[in-house]
Amino acid sequence: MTVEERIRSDIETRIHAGDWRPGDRIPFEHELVVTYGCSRATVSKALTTLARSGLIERRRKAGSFVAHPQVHSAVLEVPDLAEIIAARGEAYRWALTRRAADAGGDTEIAAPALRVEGVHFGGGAPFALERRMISLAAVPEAGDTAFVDEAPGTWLLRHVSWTAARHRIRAVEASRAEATALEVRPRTACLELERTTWRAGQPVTHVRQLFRGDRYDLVAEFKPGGS
Amino acid sequence: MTVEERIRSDIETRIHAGDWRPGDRIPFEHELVVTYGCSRATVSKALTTLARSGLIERRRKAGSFVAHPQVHSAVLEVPDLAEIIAARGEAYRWALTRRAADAGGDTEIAAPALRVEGVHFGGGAPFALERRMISLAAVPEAGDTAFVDEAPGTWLLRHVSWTAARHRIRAVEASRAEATALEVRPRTACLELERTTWRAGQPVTHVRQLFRGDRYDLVAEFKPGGS
DNA sequence: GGCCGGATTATGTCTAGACATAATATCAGG
DNA sequence: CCTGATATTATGTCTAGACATAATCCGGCC
Repeated sequence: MTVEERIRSDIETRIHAGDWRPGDRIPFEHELVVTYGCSRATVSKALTTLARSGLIERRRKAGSFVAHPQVHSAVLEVPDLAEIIAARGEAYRWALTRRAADAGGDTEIAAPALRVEGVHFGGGAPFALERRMISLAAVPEAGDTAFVDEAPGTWLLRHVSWTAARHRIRAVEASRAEATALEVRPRTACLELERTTWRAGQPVTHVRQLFRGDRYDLVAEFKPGGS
Repeated sequence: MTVEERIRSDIETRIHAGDWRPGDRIPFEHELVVTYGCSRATVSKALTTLARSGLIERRRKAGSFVAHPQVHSAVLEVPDLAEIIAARGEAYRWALTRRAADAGGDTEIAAPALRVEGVHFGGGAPFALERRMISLAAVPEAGDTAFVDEAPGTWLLRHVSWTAARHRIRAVEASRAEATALEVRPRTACLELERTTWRAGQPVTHVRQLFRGDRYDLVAEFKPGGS
């Protein structure tokens, strides 16, 4: 364990134990330098990391303070569907239902665009529907890809880099057609995940995935310390 | 703009422009030292920040490389409900429906626990149901609080600091009782958010919030470059 | 009393080096 | 050809200083 890690972990422990409460001032950098017998750069790096993770707040001249608890923020992991299903030990399959040129529909993807629709199966049963628009201006190679054997998400991961993404998560009721495709009753509660992905400010792809509510849930974790 | 920021921003720009593609090696630290005429510590700090934000990957002996995109990781913000509604310009109100000692139910909260149930209103209409368990061992002050005028989430934010949390998000159908409370038809699709919060390894509170699917969605953003 | 300017002080950023560590490349020997 | 020891190299961590910056305190002046 490095000196920096030791300083960080000691401070975290004290805060988590309630030893130092929100608003309290923690020791000055020069005091920690003496305590740990290290240089100020090391102490400063530890405090910078803690500050970035939101555990403390630093104020010039005043010192560093235990931060007041904040709004919940967590890292949301949305793994590739094939991975989710593999993790459950079920067989994964992608079935393409439509592939056509499209103007981009009501998404942010501008024409020329490719529309790809299909179903993700897990353990032989439908798991999620997918409707995706891919900007052919941003990803010309997509025009030469069939997307029959591989889901477009998986393919895109390998072929395109992104620089920003926005996710939107909602609960919706399956329409009649969607319910049929998912093999559930119409108006069953489903989780809808929409994601738009950009590269260099240009929208690359927009995807809407509709999950069976009974077969999928998202888990997000927050662990402090940044690390 | 500091030297570190300049280095970071230059590298980000090159990656976003597609100048350097995933898997490409970016210049060695000692080369950047020459380019920018600064010390290696400064270059290293810039690269460390970029690596933490996931934009690059560093390998000893080999150098630093543009990371392959991980599209499916995003920061999820779960703000206080009063804030969400205030942000929409609607009036917020909390209505307590139940407050009782409880054994913790099927949650991870151990007895003695306090069970608090209520409804969040936005713009005069029900917005979300909440059922919360609070560990009285972890938060004894909660036993003296009525939670009539203030939602327990808001109160807890002010009184307790949390150190870890796990969120679970699902689409569910409202039961008859839930539908009545939310003023929707039974079996309407709702977004269920469950959150368990820990402090120093001890569960502090567990909350289940049920949102009207038509009035709420979660948005998660991912922007590279961290910061 | 109230306002302004300087002294003080803690953090912010940086330098020029050092040694440690891990992964690769190279080469000798089986 | 394959294996293992050795040298090389880039990053990881750290030191002991330096100057900059911002916030505060304090004294003196109006």
